[in-house]
Amino acid sequence: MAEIRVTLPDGSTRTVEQGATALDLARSIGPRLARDAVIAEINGEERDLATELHDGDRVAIVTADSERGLYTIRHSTAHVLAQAVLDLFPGATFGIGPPVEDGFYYDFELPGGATFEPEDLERIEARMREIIAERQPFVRDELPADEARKIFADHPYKLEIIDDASTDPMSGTGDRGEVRTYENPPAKPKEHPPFHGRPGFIDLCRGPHVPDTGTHLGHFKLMRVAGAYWRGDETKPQLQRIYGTAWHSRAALEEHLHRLEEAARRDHRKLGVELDLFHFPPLVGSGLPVYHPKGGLVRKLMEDYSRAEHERAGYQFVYTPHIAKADLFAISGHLDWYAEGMYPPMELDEGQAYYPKPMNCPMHMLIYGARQRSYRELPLRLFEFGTVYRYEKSGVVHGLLRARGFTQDDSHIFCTKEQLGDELESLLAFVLRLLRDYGFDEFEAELATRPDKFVGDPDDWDDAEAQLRRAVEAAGIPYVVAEGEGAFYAPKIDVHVRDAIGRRWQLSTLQVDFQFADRFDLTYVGPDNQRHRPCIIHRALFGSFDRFFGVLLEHTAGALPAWLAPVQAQVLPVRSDHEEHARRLVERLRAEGFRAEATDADEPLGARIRRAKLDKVPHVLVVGDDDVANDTVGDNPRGGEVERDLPVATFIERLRAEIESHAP
RNA sequence: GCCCGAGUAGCUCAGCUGGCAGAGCAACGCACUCGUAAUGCGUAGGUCAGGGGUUCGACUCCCCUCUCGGGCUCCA
Repeated sequence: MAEIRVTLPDGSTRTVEQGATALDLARSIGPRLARDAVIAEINGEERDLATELHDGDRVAIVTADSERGLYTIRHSTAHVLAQAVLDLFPGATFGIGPPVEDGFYYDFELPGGATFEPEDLERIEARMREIIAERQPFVRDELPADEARKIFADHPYKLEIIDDASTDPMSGTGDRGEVRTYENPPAKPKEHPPFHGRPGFIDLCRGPHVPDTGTHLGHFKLMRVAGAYWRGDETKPQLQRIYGTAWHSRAALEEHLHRLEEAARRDHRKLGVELDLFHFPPLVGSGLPVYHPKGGLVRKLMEDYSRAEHERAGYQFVYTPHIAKADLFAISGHLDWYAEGMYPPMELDEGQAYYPKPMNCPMHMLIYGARQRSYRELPLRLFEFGTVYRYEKSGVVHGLLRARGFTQDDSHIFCTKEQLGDELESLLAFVLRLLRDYGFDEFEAELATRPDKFVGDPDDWDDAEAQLRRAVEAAGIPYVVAEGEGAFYAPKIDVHVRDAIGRRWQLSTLQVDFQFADRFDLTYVGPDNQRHRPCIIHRALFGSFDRFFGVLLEHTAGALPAWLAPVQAQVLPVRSDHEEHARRLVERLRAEGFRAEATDADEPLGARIRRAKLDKVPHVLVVGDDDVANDTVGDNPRGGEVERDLPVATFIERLRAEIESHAP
């Protein structure tokens, strides 16, 4: 029998029999690889394992635990979900079902506009397990579009995809007039096949897929149902989306579920209540937080630190009102571009409309424009803790992370075109340094470019985008380009951080603006004695203080570092007769500038320690007979070992170092 | 705004098909005086989110509103 030669990823070559498939190749390399194989990458293209190899092919076997392997497993599981739903809900039809981070979803429409009940998920899951047990093969095919239209005649969303295959990335096909399908022939024909001329389940799909439903699938869980607009368009019908998670092994699935529990434990809304930091009174309104004394203290510490750092970095502090006339937002363009996000105006002074401000920029423009500026003043950096109000749609409000009223650490930097590059570079360095001070050290930037809806000159946009790109490259952090994601007036860099459990949060934003200077007719007089337009950089370092506080709580699971902890040391007397000593120790610690509290000995020591631990106090200090005699404490540090007989002076030294270093 | 779900004491949650509102923790009081994550006893605490309806009777069933959660859309 003839043989062919293929090249493996390490550059070596291997000989297999003519007609061998990718799976045959994996088998010939080793049984373990064959077992773990999900799909193959052949000449750079992902294909099913059943694909026949040709002489000279470059072949890489994609295994289950790889990113692409998991992607395929999730994608195949989505098909199984769709089959199960079509089996259990006669007359149901379906939209699209791609893999997503950690899992997959599929969109359905039930007959008569019915919706899934949460209990349906169990039935669907059970049916999916039956399908998996049947080991139905995934059979790839390419059909003329006309034939596909007949098969999918009862599935209008699929017909729409056939007519315009390119809009569903999962269903694409290279050849015009042809569509690719994957079919799962059932063990025995279904009683009420949902497709014309096919015994079982078939779907439009680009593939590739696992070889059959019994291979690599099964470690999944359906998570929730949700409404989702067809093609993500608010004006289109709303479908019923089922989300699931899927993994290559039981252990990986369990680990994922455990991570979700861990995330729930860190929920800042839960911690806000438990640690008595803030809440959202319904009487105030959705998305409008009030800060309790402890939460207020943390915020004040963050603000104080931020003020000090901005002062050092050459910012000037300004204050502006919370409401302004419609005319201001007409000039800034907000009423044209952002009206949806603004609270409605109040009518004052015989019909004059005043809006709560959704952003601080227009006010800062007025400060710049208050008098003639010289190039000698630039860069001029205006800074404000500016509280803004945005009318977020009711369904999007989410604790402190998406509020309707929040305070930005906002600033606007006015500079010359020549200064722009340097300013952006130092600004980004400043931003990263402050974020590091809060314990974030993994960053990713997103460069968002010109959107469809934009104002200004495209050349200016290109220029600004180039400058931003230079700055982010100089900062040496990884970045991706988000095409068309910029604000209407400016391209921007958003800085994302990874938190302690690997979640990604968007914090800082830097925007280069060539519009406001025109709109507000802002100028400076250059060395040439001519008037010029300044460049404007908008930037919010934390984005919003409220949001940053929420992210910090999730990052630290509420265990704020000592420099931010509302109480740094809780002093517990062993017996009542040590209470006086405990109070004196607290006075002494306070005199040293620390935040310390004492707890009376009216409960057993263990109970009081537990309480202090639940409050996530960095240092629980126990004082008893020995400590009174020797001027020592027993230190029970958060996340560390108890240390007895520690001289108070040593403790003070250590705590000071811990605070000054911003130790986590 | 839309889809699904939820709202019972400060917190976490019970309360079956309609028939007098419950627990643990927290709070308060008393006792206990203890060396590293829950001492005991007692007291108080509720317009069952709000409003309307059905019913002899509603925490329970129906409608509206508010708030929250998960998604969609949006997110300057």
